[in-house]
Amino acid sequence: MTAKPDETTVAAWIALARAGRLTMAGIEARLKAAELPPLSWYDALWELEKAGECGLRPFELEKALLFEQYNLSRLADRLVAAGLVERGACPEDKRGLKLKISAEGRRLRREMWEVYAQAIQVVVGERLNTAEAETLASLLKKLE
Amino acid sequence: MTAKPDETTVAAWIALARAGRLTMAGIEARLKAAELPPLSWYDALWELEKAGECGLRPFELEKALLFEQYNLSRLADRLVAAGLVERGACPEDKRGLKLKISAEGRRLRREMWEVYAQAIQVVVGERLNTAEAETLASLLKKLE
DNA sequence: GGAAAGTTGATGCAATTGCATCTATATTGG
DNA sequence: CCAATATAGATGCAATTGCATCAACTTTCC
Repeated sequence: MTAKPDETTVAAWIALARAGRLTMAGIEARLKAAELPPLSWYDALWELEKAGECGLRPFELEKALLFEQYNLSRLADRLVAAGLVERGACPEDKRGLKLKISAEGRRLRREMWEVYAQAIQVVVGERLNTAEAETLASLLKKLE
Repeated sequence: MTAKPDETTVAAWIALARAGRLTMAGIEARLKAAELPPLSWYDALWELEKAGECGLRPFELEKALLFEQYNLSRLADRLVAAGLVERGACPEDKRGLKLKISAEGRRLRREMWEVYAQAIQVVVGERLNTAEAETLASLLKKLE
């Protein structure tokens, strides 16, 4: 039987939930203010750009982004409709397909990074020094 | 002009986004598995329970929960429809109203806490010791 | 006092997300 | 090989969220 959490654990959870929402909202708001698409588009484009020439299978992107299958399928719809990604056939598995970033997708990803990077700096960089950021990252990794 | 974030800052942000989503998903999944409503219901009920007899104005709850105004208005609709909360008139401002938790609301909040507390223990408590949880909380508070 | 501006909360409509299920293909076990 | 089972991805429908705007007050400032 799992025990109840102590005060400190609860406080850490509450702080995580609040900080997560606030920082996320701050970053999304900056992207929107710059008339750019949401962060999920950036994440998908970046994964696909890193994946290079042969692209990624939807289920791989799904894992990378922690998306539900149906949500990824629809995110892909939108990215394809916007001309940022192409759905190609998958030779090794006829059930599947390959998602590949387009040149326009790469361009938009770079444009989004300009705003996104500054947003990260404002919501995180300006509030934590290097040692703090390192400590935070290593503690958060224990939660994954 | 805001500078670009360094590697460490970006890593902290990525870790925060991932850990936030994973822990949240874990907790929501446990509530759902127990056939309980989502966390936002708990948060609202808990704030209203703490507020006591005279309840809270919607805009106060909005601030406490970091909700958008229209989302809070609709969350209140659902809570009222479920018999967990009552919308009462607000004497000191005729535009406004008072949200008050019902007995059934208190009962459900307590029931949810049983599951929620264990979920916090599993996703946070079992992964961080007390010192780590304290450090994490204090770093996250700097981001608010 | 009274007009202008601000605040509080609701709501119509569009976009997104969640859920259940479906089709197509792959894999596994006999 | 073939039936049973599992996996990949899409989709209809319901619930939720986001956006814009509204109506009903309150506050402010002349």
